[in-house]
Amino acid sequence: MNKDQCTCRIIHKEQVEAARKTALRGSEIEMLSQTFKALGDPSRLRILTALGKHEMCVCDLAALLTISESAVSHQLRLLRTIKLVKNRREGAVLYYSLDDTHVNDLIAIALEHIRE
Amino acid sequence: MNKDQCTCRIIHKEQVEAARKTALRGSEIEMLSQTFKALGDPSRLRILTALGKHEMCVCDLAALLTISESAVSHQLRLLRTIKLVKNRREGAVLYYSLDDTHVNDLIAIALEHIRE
DNA sequence: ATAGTATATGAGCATGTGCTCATATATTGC
DNA sequence: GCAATATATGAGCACATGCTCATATACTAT
Repeated sequence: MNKDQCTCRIIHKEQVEAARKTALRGSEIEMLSQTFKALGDPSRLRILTALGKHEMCVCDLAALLTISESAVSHQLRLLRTIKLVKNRREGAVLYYSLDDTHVNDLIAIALEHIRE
Repeated sequence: MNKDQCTCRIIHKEQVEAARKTALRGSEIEMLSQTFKALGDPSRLRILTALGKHEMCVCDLAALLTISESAVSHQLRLLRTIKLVKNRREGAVLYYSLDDTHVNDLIAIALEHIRE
C-alpha cells in the first residue's frame, strides 16, 4: 500500500518485513561473523582442533602446523581477543587451551555438514 | 632420540605427535575453513539467518539487507557452491533456502557462545 | 646482572575478499 | 518476435588478511 521510504524492488513485502522483525541485532551479527571468520582459516582451525584434544604451547603448535612461532602467536592473539582460547603460564611457557566447549561443537557440526 | 627431519624447537614431542595422528586431513581442514569463512561475513550471515526462517528471492534479500541485488547474487553463488543454500525456480523468480539444517545449528551455537 | 629461552608485537608485503558497474542470460507477457 | 522482469556473471577497485622479519617483553638459570 504505502511505498515506505525505500525505492528498491520487493516482491514479497510481508516476508521481508517479518524477516526484518526477527533479524538479529547488528552487533550480534558483527560478533557472529567475527567468530566464524576466526574459524575460517586453515591455520586457526588446526590450532583449535589440536587444542580441542589437549592444551599446547606456542612452539609445539608451530611444530605441529609447520609454520613460524610468530605466525602462531599472532593467530593465538586473535583467538584470545574473541575468547576462543585462553592461556595459563607455567614458568616461561604459556599453555593455550580452548576457552569454551562451543568451539568443539561448532567444528563437529561443520564436519557433519561437509561429510554430507 | 632421533632428530627427525625437522629442525624446529619442540617442547612436548609426544603431544605434538599425538596431535598429528588425530589431526583432520588437509582436505577436511580446507573444506571446514571454506564453510566457516562463508559464515564469517555479515551480509552472508544475514542472508542465512533470513533463509533459516523462510525461503526468499534475490530482490527480497537485497531489500532486507539494503545492498544491491548484484551483491546478493554474488554471495548466493558462493553459498550455493559450498552447499549452504539451494534454490528452486518458480517462473522467473528463484527462491533460495537453506540446503541443510546444520547451518541453523552452527549459528545457534555461535550465538550461545557470544552471549556467554 | 647477563645470557638464553619462550612468546608478543609492529611494520610491511602479497594475496584474498566484497562491493560496484556493466553486461549477459532466463523467463514471462504481449 | 519484442520489451520487461529476475537473476547471473566478469572485471576492477578499495580494503582486509596471513604471513615474514625485526624487535620487544617475560621468565629462567647462572
